[in-house]
Amino acid sequence: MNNTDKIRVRFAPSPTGNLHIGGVRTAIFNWLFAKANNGTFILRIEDTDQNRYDKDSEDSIISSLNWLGIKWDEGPIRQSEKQEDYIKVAKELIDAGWAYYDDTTSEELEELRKQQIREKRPPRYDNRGRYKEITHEQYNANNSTLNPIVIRFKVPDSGAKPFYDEIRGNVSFDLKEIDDFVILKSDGMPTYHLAHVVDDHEMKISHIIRGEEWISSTPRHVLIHDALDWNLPKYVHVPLILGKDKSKLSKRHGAESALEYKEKGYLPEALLNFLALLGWSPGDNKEIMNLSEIIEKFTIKRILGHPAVFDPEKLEWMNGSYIRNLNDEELSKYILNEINKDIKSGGLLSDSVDSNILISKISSITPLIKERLKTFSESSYLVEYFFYDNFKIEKEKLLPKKVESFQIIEGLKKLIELIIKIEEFEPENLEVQFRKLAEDLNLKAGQLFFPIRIALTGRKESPPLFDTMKVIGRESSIKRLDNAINILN
RNA sequence: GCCCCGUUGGUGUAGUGGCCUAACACGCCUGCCUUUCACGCAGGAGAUCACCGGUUCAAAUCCGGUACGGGGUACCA
Repeated sequence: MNNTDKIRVRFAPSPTGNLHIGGVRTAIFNWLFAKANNGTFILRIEDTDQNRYDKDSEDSIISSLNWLGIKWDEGPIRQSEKQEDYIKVAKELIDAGWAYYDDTTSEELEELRKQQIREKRPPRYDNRGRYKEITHEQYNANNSTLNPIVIRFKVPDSGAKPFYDEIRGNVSFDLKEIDDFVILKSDGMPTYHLAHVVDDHEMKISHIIRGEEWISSTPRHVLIHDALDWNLPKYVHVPLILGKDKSKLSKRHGAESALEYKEKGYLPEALLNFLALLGWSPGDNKEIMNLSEIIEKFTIKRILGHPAVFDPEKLEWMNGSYIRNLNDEELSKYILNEINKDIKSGGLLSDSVDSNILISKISSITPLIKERLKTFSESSYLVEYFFYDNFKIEKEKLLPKKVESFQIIEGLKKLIELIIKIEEFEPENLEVQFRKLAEDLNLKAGQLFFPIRIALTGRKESPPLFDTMKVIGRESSIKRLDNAINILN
């Protein structure tokens, strides 16, 4: 009875907060499925809750998707703009005997719930509104904040409502477990249950790919479809993403919104690749995949039915791997961007460096820090010492074990002479000469190299010594060595 | 409480009845490389496939129960 075989899917977040990692993963699955099947991906904003609505979060959703390169073919469609559609369907349902008006107050509901809990019965609406027989006219005349009236769906008292989930197979719920649920709130807005069913039907959605938290309300959705005599879409309930302690992913587990990962210096390709592998796998051993590979391999059948724990360390590793695959020009731009961000916020390098010098320096530093970078937020730290000639160094740091201070001083002095004299200021050349010098001074290479590294960088770890020296330059290298001699004296 | 879904090393996954003496990746450890760090390379530790029972000549794989985890139980999505 399907009117079309065309694949149409949607991502339908509600604008009530940041788009978190779990939501992003759901968006990715929808989008990949559409891409893999030449289908249509639709963005729909489910903003029917006026109380929780937050304009900023809609922007956050959109910029998150943009950042990740997830483009929608239709939308964004906002449910708040189509209120009449839902009201119309809700009234149809009333006329057909599938729904009714109910003016039970929240106080009454609360009282009912308390009583049920007291009697150790499952808390559930008792369907009392069915017998009130409120008419359209009475509703129109009386519904107000003082006398709120909702529309509820009339759920059959017995029987079962099985449905087929593409990941889990047949799932069945007893209808006696389900009470008459609200489909139109007293403010005239639909609940999720009604709104999404109407929209998915209007938009001819073929597959509903959504989080597992929806699985237990699916029978209601099937019920509405049946009452309206609409075709059922295919249901695909994807597992949730959990934090390290197996609880629902939250702020406690590190960054949780997609945009925070952008801020922290992750590459969107890496995040996407990583998230695609949470709850899905292509079945081969390949993990680092470009977009077209992922699309090519993506099938719903290979989505798992159990939740995955989010592992930030593995994401970091994957990001580093993507960074190493960038070419130097691209990487340079990312690093520069990060540095500029830091300068603006008054962080590292805020002593203002001429922007032309900054650009050329960063591009020569880039190859040196490339395989030391896991996220761009580390850029400033890794790059910092290339820009300053004077930094505080503790005397002890300059002295390796079993070497006397005067030996180092002598070594550094000779080094300076050597640097002044040397014709080609190139890493290979420098290394050969330095090794010879160490020998002449009766020092092991390491004994001499160690203080040089400290003198040049202020740190005990850095990129290869002579490459670093080359980027620092002849003049600055001399200054720094000189500085170290002064500290030792 | 009740309902639904799930359960392979610490984590993500592979495995769909014999090839499993359980594979790959992250993480961890050791060594090599680099006289530093990282990258890379070579190794290693780590899983009685949640448990119990059944089906079968044969089970991580099929069935049932138990335990544990997750989700739901709103005029939220």
